[in-house]
Order: sequence, then C-alpha cells, then structure tokens
Amino acid sequence: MAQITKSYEPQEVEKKWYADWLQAGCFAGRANPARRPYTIMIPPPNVTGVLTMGHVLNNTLQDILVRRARLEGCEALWLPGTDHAGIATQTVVERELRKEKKTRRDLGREKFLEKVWSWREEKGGIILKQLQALGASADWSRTQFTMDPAYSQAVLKVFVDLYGKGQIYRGKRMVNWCPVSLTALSDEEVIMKPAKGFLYQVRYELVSQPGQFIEVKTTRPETIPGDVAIAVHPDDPRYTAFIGQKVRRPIGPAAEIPIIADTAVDKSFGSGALKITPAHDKVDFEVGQRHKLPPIDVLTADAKLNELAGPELAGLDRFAGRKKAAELLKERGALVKEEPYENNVGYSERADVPIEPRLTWQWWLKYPRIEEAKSAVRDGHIKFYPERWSKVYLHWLENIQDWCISRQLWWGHRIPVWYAKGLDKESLTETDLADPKKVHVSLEGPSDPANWVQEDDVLDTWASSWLWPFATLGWPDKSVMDKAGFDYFYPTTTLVTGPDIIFFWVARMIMAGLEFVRPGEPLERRIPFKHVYFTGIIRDQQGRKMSKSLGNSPDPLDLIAKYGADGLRFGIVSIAPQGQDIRFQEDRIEGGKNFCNKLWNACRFRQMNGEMADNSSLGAILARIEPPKFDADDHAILARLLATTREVDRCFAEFEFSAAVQALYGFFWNDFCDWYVEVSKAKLQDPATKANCLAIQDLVLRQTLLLLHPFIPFITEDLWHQLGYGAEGTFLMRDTQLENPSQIAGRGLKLDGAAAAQVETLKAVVSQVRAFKAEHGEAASKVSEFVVEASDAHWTILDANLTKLKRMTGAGSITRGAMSPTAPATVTAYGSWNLIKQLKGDPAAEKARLKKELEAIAKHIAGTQARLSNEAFVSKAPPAVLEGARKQLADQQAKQAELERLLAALG
RNA sequence: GGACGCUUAGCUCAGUUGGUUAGAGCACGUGCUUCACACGCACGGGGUCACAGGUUCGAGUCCUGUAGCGUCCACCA
Repeated sequence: MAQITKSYEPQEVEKKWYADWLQAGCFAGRANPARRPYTIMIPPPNVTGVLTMGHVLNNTLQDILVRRARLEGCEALWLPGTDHAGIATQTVVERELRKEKKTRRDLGREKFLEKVWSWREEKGGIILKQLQALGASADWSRTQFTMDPAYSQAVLKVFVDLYGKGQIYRGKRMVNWCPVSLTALSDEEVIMKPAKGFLYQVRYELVSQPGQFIEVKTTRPETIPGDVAIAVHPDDPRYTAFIGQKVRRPIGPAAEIPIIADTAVDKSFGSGALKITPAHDKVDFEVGQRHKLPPIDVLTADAKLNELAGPELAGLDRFAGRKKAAELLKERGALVKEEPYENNVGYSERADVPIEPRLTWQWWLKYPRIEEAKSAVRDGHIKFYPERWSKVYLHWLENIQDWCISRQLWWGHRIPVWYAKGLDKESLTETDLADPKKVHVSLEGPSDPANWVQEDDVLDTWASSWLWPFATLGWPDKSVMDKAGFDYFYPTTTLVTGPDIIFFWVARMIMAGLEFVRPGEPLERRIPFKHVYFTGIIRDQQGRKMSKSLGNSPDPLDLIAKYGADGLRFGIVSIAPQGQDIRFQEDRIEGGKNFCNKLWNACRFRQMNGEMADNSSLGAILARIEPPKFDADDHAILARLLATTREVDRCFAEFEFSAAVQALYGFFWNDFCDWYVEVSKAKLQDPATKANCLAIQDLVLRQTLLLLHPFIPFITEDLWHQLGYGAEGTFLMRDTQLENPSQIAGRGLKLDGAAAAQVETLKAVVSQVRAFKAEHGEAASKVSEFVVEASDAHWTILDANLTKLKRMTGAGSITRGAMSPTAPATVTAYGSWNLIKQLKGDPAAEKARLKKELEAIAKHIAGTQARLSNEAFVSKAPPAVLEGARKQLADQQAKQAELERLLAALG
C-alpha cells in the first residue's frame, strides 16, 4: 500500500475516481425490485448555460441525496438533462446574429433554427461537464433534452390531448407583451418594479357644455388617442350628472367619447374619473367589454405609436410619445397639472423593459387538476421543506389564471395546429375555431398538408418542462417507459429546486403529473415527487443575488481548482441552512478544503502507526476490537460515533444538510482528532492497548468515511481504498452499505454511558490545566511538574489516565501529594493542581487571582441559591432541573471551599 | 394593500419540544516548526440574543406590538 502523502491534493484524486466510477457504470440507475427506488430528476439547466454557484448548491444537494440513498441500499436514479430555454436561448443567438448586422427574419425560420441547433451543439452540455467536475453522480446515459424528438412528442401529445379535452383554447385577449422580444409572456414572467414617472392631470371638455371639463389622472398620456370613454363610479355624487354625456378627446384623432359608469373606478383615486383605453390596459379592456366599446390600438408590436395615434405622435417610441403627448396637452390647455409619480410597472423578465398590455390572439391553457394539486400538498402526499412554501403554493393555486402558453418565437415546440389556407387568422370566430375544416389539431398534422398552414407560434418553455418528471422516463411510449423503468422510478422521491420557480415549474409539474400519469389511479401514484426541498438563494457579501450581469459570482470551476470539488461541496453545504438565503463567503469553502486535509491526515496518522490489519468489513474490524481493554476514552469515542451517526440520520430525514455537516465536523475534528487521536498517542506506545486502539480508529474512520461520502465523495472513496476498507474493483459509492448504529452496537459492544461523562470532565480538567500553565507563562509544550491534591475517587480516575494526562497537559510528572502553599494552584473538577516548578510564585499575585476567582464563584452561588430558595421554582420545576441545580450548587460550594483553603494556606 | 422570512460575538451564521454561566467557523490576541496535519496545535479576548410589553418558577426560544432589512403576491389609473 502506498504511503499517504503529507497533504491532500484533490486534482489527481478527483480525476481518477470520477473516471473509475464512470468506467464501472456506478451512476446507472436500473429498475431493481430487490431494492427500494430513489429518484431525483435534475432541474434542467438552460442548455447553453454555464455553472453558477446556485447550480453548485442545488446539484451538490441532489448528489448528496442520491449518494446517501445508494449507501442506504436504494436503487438510485439521478436523471440529468437540459432545457431548451426558449426566449433565453433565442435571445443569445439573435444577439450573435446582430454582430453580423442580421436579424432572425433575414435568415428565415428554418435557417435560424439551424443556427440555434448548431449553437446548441457547440455550447450545449458544457454545464453538464461542469457538473461532472463537481462530482455529480447522475446517470449520464439517460441525459435528456427538452427538444429531443421523443420529449418533443410528449410535449405535442399533451397539447393535442388538452385541446381535445377543451383545456386549451385560442383566444384574443390582453396579454403581457414584450416589445423587445416581440412575444407574449405569462404573468409569471412579468416582474413588477417601481418606476419613476409623472402623473398627468388632464381635462376633457364636455361636448354639450363647452368650457366645462371632466378631469382624469394618468401616467400614460400617449395612449389618449386610444381612449374610448371616461368612466366614473356609478355611486359618485360628483359625477352623476355627467354620466351619459360626451367629451372631446384632447389629442389624437378628434372624437367624442362617452362618460360611462363602472364600479371598477376607485372614487378615492385622483379625481375619481378614469380614462378608458381598452387596448392598453387590462382593467380598461374589461370595462370596454362591459360597455361594448371597441379598443383602439395605438401602438405597434415594438411599442411605437401608430397612425391611429394621429400624425403628431405616429412613429414615436412610447416614451418619446409620452413626452410629446404631454407637450401637446399643454399647448391645448388640457394639461392641468404634472406631478412626479412613482408607480409599479411590469417589466419583461428577460428583456428588462416595461411590458405592454396588448390585445392579441394566443393559445391559453386552463390548468388541469387544480383541486387535486392543492390537496396533494395540503394532505401531505407532497411535502415541502421548509413547510412554509406550501402556503405560497396554495395561495397561487387559489388565484390561478389561465396560462398563456403560446410564444411568438421560433426556438421551441411549434404548436401542432394547422389553419386552412386562406383563412384570415385575425378574425376567427368561435365557430371557425371549432371547425375541423378550418382548424386542424393533431400530432401527425393534416393528411393534405398543401392545403394547410401551420401555426407560427411555439410553446412556452415551461409548457414543456412541466412534463419533466415523466417525459424523461419515456412517457407516453409504453415500450420506452418499460425500458426506462417508469413503473419503478415514478413518482420520483425528491425534487431539489429554488423557491423562485415554485409557480413556473413546481406547481405545474404537480398538475401535469396528476393529469397525465396513471389515469384513474390514486393521487399518490400520480404525483411527480414526494418531497420538495427548496434551497436558499446564494447572495454576495452585500446581500445581492449572484448574477452574471452583476459579475458578483465566483466561477465555481476556479473554486474547484483552488479548493477541490470536495472542499467546495463541503463549504457550500455548511453555509446553506434549510430554506435560508446564503451569503457567500469564500473562507467557508477554504474551511471545506481544510477539513478534507484534516481527514486526510487523520488517516495518514492511522497508517503511520501500525500495520493495517483486516479492514475488509465491519465484522472484521469488530472482531479485532477487545472490549475488556476499553478505557473511558474508547467507550466515549464509540458512543459519540453512534450519536453522530444517529444525528446524521435525523438530518437526512429532515433535510438538514448543514446540520449534518456540522455534526460530522464537530465529531471528527473535536472528538476524534483533538481528543481521541491525541490520547491514542499514549495508548499506541503500550503493546497491551495498541491493537485495540488501532481497531477502534479503524472503526471510527470507516464509519466517518461512510457518513461523509455523500458530502465529499472523492476523498472518501480514495481513503476508503487506502485504508483497505474496500477490495480492488469495488467502490465505496456503489458496493457498500451504511450500517446503522444499533448494528454496530449489536456486535458484542456494550458501551459504558458513564465513561463519556468522565471523558468530558477529563477534557475540562486538561483544558483548565493548560490555561493555567499559559497564564503562568509556561508554554503548552513545556514540561511541567504537578502535585495534585485530590480525593481518593478523583485520584483513581487521574491515575488511570496518567500517561495520557501527562501528554495532554505537557507534564513531566503528575503526583499526588501535599500542595505547596506558595506555588500557584488551580481548582479543577478532579482535584487541585499545583504547579510546583513555580515555587517562587508571587504570593501577592496568587492571592489576588484566587480572590478574583472567589468573587466570580460567589456570584454564581448566589444566583443558584436564589433559584433554589424560590418556593415556586422548587415546587414547579421538573425534578431533573431541580436536581441539576442542586448538584451545581454543591459543586460550586466545593470549589469555593477549596479556593478558600488555598487562600488561607497562602497566609 | 396582503403574506412570508430575517434581526444572536468584528463578519457569516447555528441554537431541536422554554431549563445551569448562549455556541461554531472566520477574523483578532498570546504561545507553540510536540515524530498526522502551520490547510495545524494550545490558550484567550469578544454578545444587555433589534426594541417595548406580556405569559411563566424560569424566555434567545412562546404571545402581542414597534422598527429596520429582504422576498413573494396584488388590475389604484
């Protein structure tokens, strides 16, 4: 066996093991009835994306879950893939085209799509390669892409199916229009942002009473040419007389428009009168509908004013038009007032410009299974972690609106609808739409394609990714599903994602699963996943979201190069408590690396301290352990090992990853390295205790590697083999099962519970003695001589641990005897320790020190006594607490007495 | 306007059902090239747990309110 190197160098180790795992097919998930399935579908990143810190966290957690599942004996499937990301990808390619001074229309649909595909060939999958560098144990042979032929078939089938069920319809309605991307957007893709502007107070002259006006307030004077009415509240006494009268539109084509009454008007806002512009506002549109007032659209698709806005405004961009309209109003004396105003404006998420409410023909989806989707979460078939997100989810479902699923883009799934040639698509009626001679909807398309024209629009990306949990397993093709193990792996076990896509993706997947999978079967067989773990968002030091545009996100690959993939994984998980946003700190990643190095060196220490014995199985190690030779430290370390194992179990059950990491860190670094390994140094010198001590180390290291493996897979796999835990050709990650503590405890080991408490006390004593030395100017490494005055019981304990204690306190000798009154002493839980090298201690200083300590203890005693003399406390506190307080008082008083005795001895 | 989250050491954060003197990592100070590890060891300084009330024998923890920060939802032009 090769000697373990002095420090851990991750690069070679990571490369080697990832290649070996791939080579051996360790990541494959295959239906295996002998095991429980554990399934995770990756939230598919954008196909042309690159790895961000958010991906690192998200995918590390998924990898942790599947690796742990494997160790628990599950058949784990982590299915990877990418999303075609319609708008995002198309935007990127169009930007490239613009460098050549071309637009997608110059190329035409077909050529443009070729370009996108070749872009995808070039950049696609980079992110998956990056995930491999992170150690992701996904089944790459199953990699899916939402534009793959089979996946696309599933998407189109769903469209046809829902259309057949009447859940999908075409309608001319108000949509959120992005004037840059030139497409409709769903409500979820619109972000409300406060925008600074002006509130213009405008007066409209009454036709019948010249010189009389009605005033309205608006932020968008450029849409006045599109006004079709002025609305007031029917119950507003100020305006009762105005209802039914007409006013003149102050700018744009001359027109007389009516004053109408509608309850949508808020009496208390502004003047209480509202201009009605049905083509450019959702509420106005509804009002217009109610009053049968046809909309006048004064904007073009890219948000310039058109000829309907009148010659003064036509051709202007909407913002220039706004200024111009205000000027025109002023000139005509119609502008009463103009005041700075801040209101919320909807922005296009992708293009970051204000969206326009726009009346267009679109395809709409009435969500299926809304009620079932609610109960799936409400009744606990799907559990959210943290639970509070379920409230957000339910609230959204309560207020759900039809989903605009068509996009005026080219990159995406083209909608499987054909219109009869020559049909005027702009003026379709309900009857036309229902007529199969005019509108054809099918997977195969019409049999006489020459007579038909296919719909130009494509589907919203989310209208493909909402099928991810089952379309990736071959749905709806029965033979592919069987091959993929659909029956075995669905429903998936856990979804790991960010709360920012709870509506976009999570809720929709739930509805899709309920609608399409295993129709007629119980809800719990149709849901797409059982657990949803919502990660926090990674922020920078200033608390800003990490994003490419801000450039505040470190490149994960740089971090891997610097700290190793394991270091990065350990670090990121340790700062990611459940459901809380994370402020990224690189020093935590460094901490991860340092932990790996610590682990490495502890194994190195084991290897340097004796021949490796039979480590081939847990049983083999347990057979080498000799319980009769156990001392308190042996009992204590194994008890802590079992407790840590249980704690990690609990953490996995409750998705508390950072708590698991902290538990393992504390156990390994503090309990094992700082104490057990240190006391081992004495035990290893003694042939009588050496073999048992090494066996215990082997047991602890083995279990620690198993527990740590999901978090830091590379180094644990490597050390697993270096220490002989795994045979050649086998893998920790694939061929090993995590045994639970009761099994370990069940192999003839009776752990003494009291030993742990004794070790804790010994640690405190050692710590106190070290501090005592430091206080008196003796370096920890300096050999000191101690005389201890202790009770028989305490001395017995000290005596039993003498060699270790000498090493831990840096003592040449620790003897029992009478104290020197002049040498400094410290009162510990196990006797008073006298530092006799300092015979010439300064009695005055020593006195002062003791007095200070006495003062402190007196305070504590007073506090404890006060509690104990409180009648209510004594009668109401639980016995354990009461007893604890009494014992505390006794200890404090004993210490006080001892301090007083020392003080008296000083004279 | 509604909902949710956060506020604990200089920084980033833990703190399970209320129970001794509130913890960790980093940073800081002192001392250590001790035969696993300086990516380390030992010791130390540092907190009126945002604020104000309340419940309780006992509150960082439960309740009410206030403030600040953040997120989401919402058709006030």
